[in-house]
Amino acid sequence: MLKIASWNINSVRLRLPSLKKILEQYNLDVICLQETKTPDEFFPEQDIKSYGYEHIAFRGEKSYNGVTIISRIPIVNSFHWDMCAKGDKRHIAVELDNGITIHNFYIPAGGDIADIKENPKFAHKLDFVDEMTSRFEESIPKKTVIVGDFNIAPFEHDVWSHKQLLKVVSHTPIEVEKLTKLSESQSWIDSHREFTPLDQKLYSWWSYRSPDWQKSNRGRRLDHIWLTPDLKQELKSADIYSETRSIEKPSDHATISITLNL
DNA sequence: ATGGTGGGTCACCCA
Repeated sequence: MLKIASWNINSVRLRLPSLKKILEQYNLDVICLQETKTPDEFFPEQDIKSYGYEHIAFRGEKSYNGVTIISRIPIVNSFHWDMCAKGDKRHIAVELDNGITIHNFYIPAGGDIADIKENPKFAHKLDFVDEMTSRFEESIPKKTVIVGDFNIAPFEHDVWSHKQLLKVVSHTPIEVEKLTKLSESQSWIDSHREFTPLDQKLYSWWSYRSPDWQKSNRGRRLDHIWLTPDLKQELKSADIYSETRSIEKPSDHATISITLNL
């Protein structure tokens, strides 16, 4: 079995002890992190290796963004895409020695205003998703898993109130349209929705700004793990560890995972 | 309609 997780850690240095606990508690083979917020020269590579995860690919920068793939299974190749040619660190990918390729994305949040003319961050977000679509059309993925903080909650029950979030960046029709186009372009399998019907709520993120996130439960499903169809038969489970949102000094994102029968 | 909190860095950026 291969267990792959994704977590927007919001500073890998601040939450290194939590990372160690999560790797152990959920017996993860691979974890993909977003928002590591750490330049490569300060990345805690040796600490993570000492946890038993000796194979690590990372790309970071000061203050913002940053992605890594941490594995106890050998990585035979790693590479990255310079999305939107901005030089920011929002993508990294690895090929494991079992033949699986994993892409880790941190899609731009997109700012507050859902208008590409008024808000360059929103335009960047839409362009980023379009570029994901075109890049996977150029080199058709096989035995591939794409994960990350997509910053888009595509379905009605991926947010606490579909009506109230229709104009809120993360759930606007144009974003959902772009993500749907990406999804359909390679018939990507939405792992978590394979096990939870579309009429049931599913969240992976709760704002820091709520005094009691569990009580108000105004969540959104921003984090995703998708598979190429050739892996669908191997998908055995998909989980959202909402309890990771309750740890001391939590990220605003929960850790999510899948298990593949490999 | 508004502001609420948190991380990184050092007066604000970003989420």
